[in-house]
Amino acid sequence: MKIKKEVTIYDLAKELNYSPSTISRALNNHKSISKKTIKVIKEAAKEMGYRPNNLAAGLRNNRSNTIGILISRISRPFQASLISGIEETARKAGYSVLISQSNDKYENEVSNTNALYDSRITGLIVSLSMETVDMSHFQKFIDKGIPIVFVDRVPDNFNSYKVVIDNYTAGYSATKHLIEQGCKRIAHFAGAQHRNIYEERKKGYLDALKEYGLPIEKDLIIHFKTLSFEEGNKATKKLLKMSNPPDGIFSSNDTAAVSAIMCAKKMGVDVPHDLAVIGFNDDPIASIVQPSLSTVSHPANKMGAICARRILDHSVQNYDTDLSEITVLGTEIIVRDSSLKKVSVLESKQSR
Amino acid sequence: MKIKKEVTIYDLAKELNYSPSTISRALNNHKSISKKTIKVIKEAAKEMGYRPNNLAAGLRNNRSNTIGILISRISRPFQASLISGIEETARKAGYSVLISQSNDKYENEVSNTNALYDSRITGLIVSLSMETVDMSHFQKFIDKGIPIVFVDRVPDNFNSYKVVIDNYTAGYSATKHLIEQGCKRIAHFAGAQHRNIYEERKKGYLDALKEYGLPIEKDLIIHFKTLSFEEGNKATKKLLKMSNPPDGIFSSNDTAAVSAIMCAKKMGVDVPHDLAVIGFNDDPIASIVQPSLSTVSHPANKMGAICARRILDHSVQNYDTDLSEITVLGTEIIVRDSSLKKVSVLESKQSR
DNA sequence: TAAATTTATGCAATCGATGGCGATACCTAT
DNA sequence: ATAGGTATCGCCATCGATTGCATAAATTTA
Repeated sequence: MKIKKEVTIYDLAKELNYSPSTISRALNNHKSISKKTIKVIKEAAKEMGYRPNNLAAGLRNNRSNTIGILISRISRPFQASLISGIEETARKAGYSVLISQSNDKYENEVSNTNALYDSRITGLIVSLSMETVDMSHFQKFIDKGIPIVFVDRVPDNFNSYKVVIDNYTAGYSATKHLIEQGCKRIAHFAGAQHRNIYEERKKGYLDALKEYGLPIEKDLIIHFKTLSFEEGNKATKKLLKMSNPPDGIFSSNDTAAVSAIMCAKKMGVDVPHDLAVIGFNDDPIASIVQPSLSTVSHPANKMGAICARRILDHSVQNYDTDLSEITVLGTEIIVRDSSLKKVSVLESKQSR
Repeated sequence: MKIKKEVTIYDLAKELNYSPSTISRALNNHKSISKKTIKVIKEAAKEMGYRPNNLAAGLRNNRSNTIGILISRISRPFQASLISGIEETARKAGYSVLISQSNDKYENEVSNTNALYDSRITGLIVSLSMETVDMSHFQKFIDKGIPIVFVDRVPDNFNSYKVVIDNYTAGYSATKHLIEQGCKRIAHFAGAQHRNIYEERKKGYLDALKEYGLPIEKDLIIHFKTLSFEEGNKATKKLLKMSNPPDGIFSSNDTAAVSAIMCAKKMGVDVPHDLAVIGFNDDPIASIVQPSLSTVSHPANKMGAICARRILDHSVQNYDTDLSEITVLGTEIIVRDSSLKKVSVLESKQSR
């Protein structure tokens, strides 16, 4: 097969009798090139099918107009939305997006970090793997002034940009909601406690219990490894078989919450009356399961957009590695059927 | 903030008193460099924190070891799994992955195509946008010998690599399954007919009806624009209000199928006894909805892996643009509750 | 021991785009 | 008409890695 030669600015230069510099400047709308010349050059470029070589420009400028993403799993709804938000924002600004997934393994995170570094990305957006504790693989970015934005699963021992939701308040509100619905013994599906998000959700849960004078029972706090459907099933079964089972569950994600609902139904436990359930994330499954799952909604797409903005707006001049710039987003409790023990205020008023 | 200087092969060369050529060759395990030298150089490289500059290498070699992905929406479960499969395979081979989404708009597809081209990707994996008809924006890749793999939503007027499932057989089998369950009037939720996947699913549906001597009723074939939840709701409502409503629905995706189930339940129509439903894709919601949704499962992750392999194994020498190399994957009918009118063979035997 | 190989390494050009600095032509004001 | 501006544009070095060709050293063969 015959391969067409690439059209470069040199070809354009020869064709139009200009120097390559002028071609380059014209294509970049440099002010020292006359409008007429710019027009001529751009038209010829289009005509001849010229396409810039980002590798060459990137090498010369030492930047690639590329944002790197490092997440655990693309196929999780939250992370997919996050990527989507990043991609849209980046694309609009003329940036490309490199993705990589760690599958929640530290080892993959390290090697992907290196691969992204080698591609000379403009900035890096990271949601930490479940395993990550040591953060030294990120140091090289800092040393080079390449901004890192940690999102959702962020470290607390590393200064950088961070974009998170208020997990504490979300956990507190979710628990409070269950309490207000009349729950007295609320269980919690907790995630790995070295990851901020799970730790804070749990803290919110604990504080809500305290606030309302409910006892904290160790047996009702289940520590999950992955918050999977299977784990949720097992935990729910165990909880419901207790002599004194809980009347509410606050789960750190929707997958486990949905499994709890389905497990309870199978065991003949009525949701929400015998067991109210609230999840976290507002995944698509939340509104499909019956009874529909109350949950905490994450502005995932928006978080992605903010992360990308952070990179795009980053200026090396003001980069201060001694502090973290944290963006905290609010969440929203989505009340559906799985937690509605009482008729709503509105309905109760009407029924008088 | 102070920015650390990059370590290059020139720095290594100076430090070790070798020429940059030797450094380069040593790092790439070139055979003409002695093992001893390679070891020394590699150790020094690690020591000094050397990291290759992919931009420079890419410019020189005119290839970037990067695979470009162009899909419609990352946040659709099927596409997310597809990306995941691509990423895993590419990463293992030392390739990076650039993503972009068209949001099903032709215009975005064209501009993203250009952006990916400018990044000098090694190959391109595409699932066409809903709108795409004209294919000329892909020509420049062909001209340069850059392989394109179309996946799932593929063109039929453009020669290239293609990776698809057997949509016709899947549509046929899904319909046949409903017929075997005793359905006599089966409706079909069809997608945009200029996209192969929807066209073929419909063909399979039609042929199954013919095969079993069932009449084809135009009123029972609904052409959707996006196969969204809302569209599904509207269509189902309309169908069930007919004087002679259908007793089965074969939907071209799960979202619309789930909406049909939920709508039917709301209208007091029993699923599956009054209305059997089967979807397509096996999204997570399929196993959550009640009754659980029978569907056609797609090997999304595997498809992604195959696409990536196609790019990695591509050899310019044998690239024949006059023919298409098509990989067709099988699908599987997942029978759940939404289509099970009859007790299964196994159960009926046991009940004797 | 001289010649022929083999092994190990260096020289220098190259990939395409960019931008500092300098050069030229054209204008305006005095 | 001359000095000082300004608008346009070209020369050339540069970014970091790669590789064909040449060369030098070590080893084998005749």
